[in-house]
Amino acid sequence: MRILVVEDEAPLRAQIVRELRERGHAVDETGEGHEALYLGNEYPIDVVVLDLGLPGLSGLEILRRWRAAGRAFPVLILTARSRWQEKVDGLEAGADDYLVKPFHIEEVVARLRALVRRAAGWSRSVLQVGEIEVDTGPQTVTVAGRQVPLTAYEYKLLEYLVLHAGEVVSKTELAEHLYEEEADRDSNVLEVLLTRLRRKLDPDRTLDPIETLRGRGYRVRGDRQEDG
Amino acid sequence: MRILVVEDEAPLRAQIVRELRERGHAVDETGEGHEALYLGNEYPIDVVVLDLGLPGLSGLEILRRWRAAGRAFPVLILTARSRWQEKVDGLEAGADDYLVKPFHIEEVVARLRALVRRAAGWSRSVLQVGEIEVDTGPQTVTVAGRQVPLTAYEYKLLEYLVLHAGEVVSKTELAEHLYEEEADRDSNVLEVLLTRLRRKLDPDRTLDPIETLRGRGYRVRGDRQEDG
DNA sequence: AACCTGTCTTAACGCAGGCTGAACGAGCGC
DNA sequence: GCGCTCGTTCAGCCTGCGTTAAGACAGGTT
Repeated sequence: MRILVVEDEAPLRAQIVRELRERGHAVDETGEGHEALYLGNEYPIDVVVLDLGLPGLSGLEILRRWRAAGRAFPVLILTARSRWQEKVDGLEAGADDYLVKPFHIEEVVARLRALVRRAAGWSRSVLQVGEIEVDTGPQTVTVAGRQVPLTAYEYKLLEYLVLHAGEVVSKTELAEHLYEEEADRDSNVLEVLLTRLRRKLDPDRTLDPIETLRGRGYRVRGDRQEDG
Repeated sequence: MRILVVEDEAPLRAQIVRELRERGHAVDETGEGHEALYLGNEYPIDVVVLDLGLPGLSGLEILRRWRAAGRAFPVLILTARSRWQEKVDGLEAGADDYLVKPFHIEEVVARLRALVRRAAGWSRSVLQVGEIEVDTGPQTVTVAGRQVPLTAYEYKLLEYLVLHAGEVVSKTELAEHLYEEEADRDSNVLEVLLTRLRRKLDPDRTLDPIETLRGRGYRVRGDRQEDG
């Protein structure tokens, strides 16, 4: 996930960036308005953290110009408590969520996660497809009501697949999102993990929830269920 | 879809080519200017990825010569962030889109798809002709609402035909766009694939959506439907 | 009709890609 | 140190699918 952090207070920005990197995200950062505008326009950003109190080009103006240029990534606005009126203007200008300073870093991370999830088409934090239910908070999985204990990697794999339910997910795409480094080409780790995952999800192997598209990748069958 | 990748940095080129092949495209590649010029002039290319920072013949010069020679395929320009002024020159020289390094591979793939689609006269990413609906994103096909699972080559074949709906597509044209190597004259692969495709699209074989024009090629009947 | 040529169809083949059981080994708690 | 868990590797089997091959069929020409 590629995140753009726009915040002029250097220490705060550094802290946010550090936390996000620690959680394995790719981060672009700037404290200057025009550069922010440029980065948001030209880079494949997934989500933005935007402080409104910027020198030079204001945060609101940047946001408006992004939206005018058709950039649709979700934006999380940061604003000082004393100027909370700004948040209203922000939402009107096309922001998706806001946070009032001071805040806990965890809060930023959680909101960003929710924003990206919503942008991917999910509204709740519980991903549900067919009989499978993935709760992204406590990272638990149930199938037809029955809790299924998964290992760390099995969970990561399933979460990614379910998040992109209905789409074809290639093996390299999976590898790139599960592992930081360059994917090892001649390894069948994913296949092994997948076999174990499939077995745990559906021990009888009657109806395989994860279908294989030979040469192209995998796809979880069934439509997303948003209400529950 | 046959794609020409012109990029002198070997690792980057290899990565792009690998990703494109994985998604089922036929790819020609080179890191040298004159060879690029030749390939673009002589091969049935659908779309080009062109890095401007080439040694020898510059990317801009290649592009100008292609356009001067009447080659109309869409071109996606790659340029370093520090030299973004180039992109303007590129667009003036006849490029159709540009991407600033660094970028996500997914971004390249998405832009190429959009370029080819637009060049063929489609505005939406869902190609619809009669009862057939081809979704170029997830690469799924539905006929009269019913999902039809296709193999990789069956899909490629159908996508190309539907992309050029209403036009006559010759057998050699098909072969050249689906396969990288020289088309094997005495082989009936296409015919076999076509038979299987026709059966899957219309099991009863009542009204054949793909008509045969003896000695000239094939044509999917029915008008394009642009609105959903 | 007879013939030719281009297309369709069915059956079979071979192999790369995917699946899986078993074993290995690093990391961690006890 | 010992045992347990879990991620990874290895080897072998299986299968889907692209391809080949061969014969049937259809249009066009004489």
